[in-house]
Amino acid sequence: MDLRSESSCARCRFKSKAAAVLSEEELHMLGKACVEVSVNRGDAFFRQGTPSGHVVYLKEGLARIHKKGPRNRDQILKIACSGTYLGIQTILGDVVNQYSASALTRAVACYIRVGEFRLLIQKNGDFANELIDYICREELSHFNRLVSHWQKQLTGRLAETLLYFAEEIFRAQEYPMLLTRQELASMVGGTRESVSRAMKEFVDSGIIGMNKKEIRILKPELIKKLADSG
DNA sequence: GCATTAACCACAG
DNA sequence: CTGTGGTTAATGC
Repeated sequence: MDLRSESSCARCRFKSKAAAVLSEEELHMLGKACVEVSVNRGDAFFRQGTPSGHVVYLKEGLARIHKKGPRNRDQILKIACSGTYLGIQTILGDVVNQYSASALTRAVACYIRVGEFRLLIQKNGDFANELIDYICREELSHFNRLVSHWQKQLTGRLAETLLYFAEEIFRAQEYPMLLTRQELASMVGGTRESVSRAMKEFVDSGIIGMNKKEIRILKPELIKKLADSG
């Protein structure tokens, strides 16, 4: 992990939607509470079970949010895009991280001390509002994922996940698969073997194209139908 | 019963 | 790390 100079949040090119409503003075305070780091693919931003003292603002890059369950297996809960905060859930009650976050690509992130972050929420209603807005949207999307995980079978869940990457993460019909089969399986809720097989079926039926790690959605209508019907 | 789905296991690139 | 094949258990007509 690479430490960088003290950040100037006022002039940040990647300011979050929430930080955009902060005053000059508040941004200065944010800057004081903030350290910018640059990390490599695979590096952890924070780990489940370790104390949390910061909120992480993901400035550039992608992250995976994952959590170990009772059988000590890691499940990927979601992919976080740049411009979002990681670990806000932990700032109120718990002082121990309930899940892990790690970089899926090279990434730049700002570690913001929890104390100051909370102070900004208390002081600035617009800031708080933006955050709540974000948290609400996230929760709704988690509800959706949870329900589909319960009701769809593997093929549908995989189709949905491939679409999730295309639509939410990359906003493109073609994108690099950054996850290993194992990780993709842990996100879809299946085994590496089942995911491999289902993926092959998608390719064989011409729904997606795959060369190397590149995925291309060839028949959006069909894959949507699969994702919807399960 | 018979078919489908998906996990588990083993083995090979 | 991946893909494949065989086996097995559960679930649904």
